[in-house]
Amino acid sequence: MGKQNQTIKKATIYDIAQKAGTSTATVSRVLSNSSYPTSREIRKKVLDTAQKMNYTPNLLGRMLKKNESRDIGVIIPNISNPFYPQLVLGIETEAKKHGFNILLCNSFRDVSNEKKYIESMYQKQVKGIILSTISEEHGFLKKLCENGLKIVGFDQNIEDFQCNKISFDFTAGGMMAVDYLVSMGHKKIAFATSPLTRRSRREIFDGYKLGLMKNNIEFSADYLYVAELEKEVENGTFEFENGIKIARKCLASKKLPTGIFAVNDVTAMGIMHGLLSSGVKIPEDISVIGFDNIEFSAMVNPPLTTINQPAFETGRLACKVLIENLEGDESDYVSFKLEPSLVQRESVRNVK
Amino acid sequence: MGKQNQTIKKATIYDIAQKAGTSTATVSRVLSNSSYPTSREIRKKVLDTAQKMNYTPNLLGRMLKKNESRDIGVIIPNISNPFYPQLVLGIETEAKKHGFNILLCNSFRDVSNEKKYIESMYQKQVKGIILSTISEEHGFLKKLCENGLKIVGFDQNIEDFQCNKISFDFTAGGMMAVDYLVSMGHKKIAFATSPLTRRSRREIFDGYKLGLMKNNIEFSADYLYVAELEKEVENGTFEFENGIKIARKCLASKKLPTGIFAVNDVTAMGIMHGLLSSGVKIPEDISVIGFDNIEFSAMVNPPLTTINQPAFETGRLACKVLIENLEGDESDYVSFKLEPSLVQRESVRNVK
DNA sequence: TTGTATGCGTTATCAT
DNA sequence: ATGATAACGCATACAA
Repeated sequence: MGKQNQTIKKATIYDIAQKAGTSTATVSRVLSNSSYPTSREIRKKVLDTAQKMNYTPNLLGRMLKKNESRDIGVIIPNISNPFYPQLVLGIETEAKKHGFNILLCNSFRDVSNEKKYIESMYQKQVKGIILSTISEEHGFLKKLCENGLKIVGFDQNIEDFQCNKISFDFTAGGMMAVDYLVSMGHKKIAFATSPLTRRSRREIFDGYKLGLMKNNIEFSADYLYVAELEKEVENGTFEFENGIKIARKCLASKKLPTGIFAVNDVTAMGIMHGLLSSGVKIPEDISVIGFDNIEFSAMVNPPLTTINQPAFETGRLACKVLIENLEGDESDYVSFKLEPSLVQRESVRNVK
Repeated sequence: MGKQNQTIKKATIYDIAQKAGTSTATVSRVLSNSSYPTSREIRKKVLDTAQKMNYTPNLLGRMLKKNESRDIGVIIPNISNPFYPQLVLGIETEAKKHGFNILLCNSFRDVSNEKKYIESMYQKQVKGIILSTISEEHGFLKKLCENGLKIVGFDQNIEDFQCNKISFDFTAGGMMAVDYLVSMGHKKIAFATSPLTRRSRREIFDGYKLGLMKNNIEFSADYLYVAELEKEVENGTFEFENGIKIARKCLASKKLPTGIFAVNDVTAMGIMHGLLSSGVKIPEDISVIGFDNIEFSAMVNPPLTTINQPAFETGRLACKVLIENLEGDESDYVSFKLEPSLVQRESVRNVK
């Protein structure tokens, strides 16, 4: 049942013009739904032969000629981190509404991947890119923007130059978690995190300290659990394992906290797992609060109380901003900061 | 801090030829790393001015001219179902190895979305598409294949016409789950599922019945739990809610099973949640086994025993097959069937 | 080794 | 209302 891998010649407007006994100009006009007037009969004739010849337009030709693109690039760190699919969904929803398609790439937090993808998108003539950049140095990106590329950044900030940004108030989220724990009567509140190598983690940590301060609780290094590890790997298992290690470290320490605030939900799940398998009850013995509000945090046992970071909304907004920037005649750079919110479930106990 | 939204003219090989005092042919030769010989000096001159002018090639021109594409299309039902990101990762890994990029789209199991995306990819001149099709009618797709498009299907089968396929033995997986439960001493084994509207679910159900038969256990409708619902929604919460409903239904019934086999992991999580919150202990009182082995099934409490469906490997293989089909001079259609495997964790108890 | 000229598939300008 | 033709940016056959 083989099939020759021959290159098959697709029908072009030229071929159709021939068969239909007209010109490429006319064919183009009817097939591209031009507003240009065409007679009923010839229109029908063209449409019919196009159908008969299985014609599909070659977008490359069109794009080359018109110098327009309905694609927008999206670069995320890793699709397998459940936060990002939600974000992508938000982007896609908004994009589709305006007739745009998205080109999605995973940088895996690798600078050279990121650069390669940006370059490739630019060469494919995308006019705009939504990205979570990992680079520190943005000379390259800046140059593209000077050449007309529109971008909107999220997650990490781009500080080298002016551009659109959607950010999230991680610090406020950190404070919010502490505030809530305190409102539930907790005073011995630990912070559990992977190494503070990312801005977002550092900002959450800042929020933690600020929250403590605000509530007149002294920060103690005894309650700072940072997972130590060989090499950070870009998947969920990694954070989960960190959580398990942290739970062990916690249980081995002299000073047990009553509440643990984890830098993200997956770490929180690891902590819960570690604690539970040592016979510690959650939230009866120790309370746990997470960060992010990924879909699965509602599905664990007990359901995880956490701080919501609006992934879908971030994506939707980022895309909205980009498209406005793309289609607007002129525009200023725009910067939004999204706010956290508390999602109460069952992993935090009222100890008052 | 506004910036005019002017259309900026990018440098082309023509511009460079002018500045460098040479021809577009020469410029093209050096800039596209052609094997064609060029003198040292002029080469350097061209490279320098290209650099100076911020030149980036327009891939549209190149693709149009060469009629080649390094893109492959990928259509999945929904990126927010954790199975698919893993699959995409597998595709991407293999694609990158061969210098291909992927164009990813979510069909949301909507026939018209699917068709639109296929069409759009085809018009962008992709030579190959990897897809999980939802359509029943593939005349459209078949026509494209006759016009040279290469495809490889996964998930659901395409039966209308010959093409490459990567399938998974859902039935064997279903049997495997039952076999395992039986080997752990279970005889009252329930099957929990969303409505059997998908081939994969039906095949797993077949496996369940076959497994029962093989072990001389009579099938009983009392142990068939199918969630009834208004409208199926494409997200995890939906399956989770189903699981909760099923748990309720189970507890309300006269004949309690000792083990429940769920059609997927998220449903299993819902079941566990429903059971646990009614005070039923897992696996002490009732055992639960899932299907899929998504990453999160290791993170719930108790960790879920499940049947592994190799998402990453499916993607990797699908991409490998496609690229071989694309680059091979001629080739037969290829069809692989991947096998399930058991992942033992802690949600099944030995009742012997 | 270099340059000229043509064509990829499309749209748009300008006559008619 | 229709058609001939140029142009988009690039690669290449061919001539030099």
